Amino acid sequence: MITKPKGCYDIYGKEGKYFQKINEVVDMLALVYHYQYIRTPIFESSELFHRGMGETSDVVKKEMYDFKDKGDRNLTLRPEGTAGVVRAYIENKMYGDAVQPVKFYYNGTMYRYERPQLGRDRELTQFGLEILGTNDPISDAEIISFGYQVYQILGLKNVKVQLNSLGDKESRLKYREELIHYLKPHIGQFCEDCQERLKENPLRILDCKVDKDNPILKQVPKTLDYLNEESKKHFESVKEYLDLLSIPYEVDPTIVRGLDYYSHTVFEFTCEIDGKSLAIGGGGRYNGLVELLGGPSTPCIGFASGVDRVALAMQQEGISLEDDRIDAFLLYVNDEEKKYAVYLAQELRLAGFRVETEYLGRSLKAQFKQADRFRASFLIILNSEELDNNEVKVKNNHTKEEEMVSINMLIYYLDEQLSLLQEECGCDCCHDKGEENE
RNA sequence: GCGAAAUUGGUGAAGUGGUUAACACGCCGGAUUGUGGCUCCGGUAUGCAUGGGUUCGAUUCCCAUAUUUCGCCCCA
Repeated sequence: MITKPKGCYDIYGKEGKYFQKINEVVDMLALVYHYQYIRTPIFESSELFHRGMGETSDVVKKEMYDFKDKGDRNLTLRPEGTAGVVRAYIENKMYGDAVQPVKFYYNGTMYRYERPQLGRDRELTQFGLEILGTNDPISDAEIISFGYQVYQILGLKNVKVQLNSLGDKESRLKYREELIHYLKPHIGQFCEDCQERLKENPLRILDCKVDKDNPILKQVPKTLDYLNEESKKHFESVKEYLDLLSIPYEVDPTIVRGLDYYSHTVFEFTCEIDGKSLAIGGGGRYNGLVELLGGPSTPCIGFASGVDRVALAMQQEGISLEDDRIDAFLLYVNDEEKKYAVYLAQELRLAGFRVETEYLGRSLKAQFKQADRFRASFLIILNSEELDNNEVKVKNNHTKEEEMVSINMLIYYLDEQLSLLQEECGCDCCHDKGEENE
C-alpha cells in the first residue's frame, strides 16, 4: 500500500468541514478589513528563508524542507508565509504603489522538516495577514483585532491574547546582554539545555519547561524594562488602541518569538484545552525584514495562525458546525424511474436544493437507510405509474407523512415545506443527531 | 538529529509457533416480491504493515524498512 509521507495528513470529513468554516470566516473578515488575497509559491529559493530567519538557528540548520531541483537550484518548501509575501512585495516593487500600506492575507500549506508529534506535522495549514508600509500602532492593533475576531466568530471561548514588546534592535541587543549577564552566575542551577541556550538563545530560557519554577527566573530582567523611549511609546499606544477596540489582552514578558526578525510588538493567541494552553496563532512586528531581504526600509506587522490547531480547538470546545443534512433523496427502482431521478436531481439542484440519489442500484429498503444517513428532510419516491400522471410521492422524513405532489409544483412545494420545517424545527430534535461522541 | 512503544478486515479490537484468526459495530442480502431506522436469519480478511531470516512449519521469534504515537532538541 502506498501511504502518505511522514507527518502529512488527509483532511476530510468532519475535519474538512472545520477547515472550510475557518476559511470562510477568514475570507469574510479579509473582505471587510480590506485585505487583498495573495498566493505566493509553495517553494522559494532556499536563500530567502535562510536569510530571513537567521542562518544560525536550528530552524534553518535542520528543520527546513530543503531540496534541489533538476536544474540544481536550492529550493525550500515554505516554512511560513511572511518571507514569501515580503519577497513578493519587494520583487513587485509594491513599496511604490499608490495605495499604502499594503495589506495582504493568505491561506495555505507550510512545511517543516521535523519529527512529527501531536500538533506538529510536516505539512500544516496556516492563514496569515501582513501589513507592509506603516509603523503606526493602529496597524498593530488592527492585526491583533483581526485575529481575535476570527476566533470569536468561530466561537472559541477560551482564547487569550498575550502581548509583549521586544523593542527596537537597539533595545533588544541591550536586553539580551543584560539577560546573559544576569543569568550567568546562576546558570549552574539550570538544566543542561538551558546551559546550552545561554550562549545561543538566552531568551528561550525564559520559557523552559524544566526550569520554569526556578526562583532565579522570578527576578529576571524584563524586556519591557529595556525599551527605549520610542519603543515604550509605541507599546503604550498599541495597548491604548486595543483597549479602544475592547480586545482583552495580558502583557506577558515571556512571549519571545523565536525568529530574529521580530521587533517591537509580539503577541500570541492561546486557547485553553484540557487545562493545557495551546498556541493557536501568533505574530509581531518585523520592521527590519524588508530591508534584510533587499528592499527599502519598510515597517511591517504580521500574524499567522495554524488552521489545524484552530480546528482542533473548535472540536475540543464542542463547536458544532452548520447542519449538513440534505433536502431531498430520490428513491427509484426500475430504469425508467432511474432516468427520471437523474433528470429531477439536476432540476432540483439547479433550483438550489441539496439533493442526493441512489448510485449503487440497491434495494428500496437500502435506499431508505441511505436517505437516513444523509439525514434527508424529504424522500421523493419515484414510481413509474405515478410519473405517468406527472406526480411524485413526497415523504416528509420528520412527520413521516406522505403526499402526492404534481411535478410542476414540486419545487414550490419543497421550498414551502422546507421553510415550514425550519420554523417548527429549529430545535435539537433533527440537528446533531449522531454527531456526538467524537 | 537522538530515545521509546506500536502496526491484525470498512471500523474498534481479542488471540495463537501447527487443521476453519474470537467478539462487536458497520456494510450487503433475506424474512417484508416498492416504504427504512426495531427484531430475527444469512453473508462479509487475495489473511495478521512491507522485505528478509530462524524453523518441518510463523500472524506469532529475530533483523531491516515504512508509518503512527510519546519524549528530547527546536519551534516559524
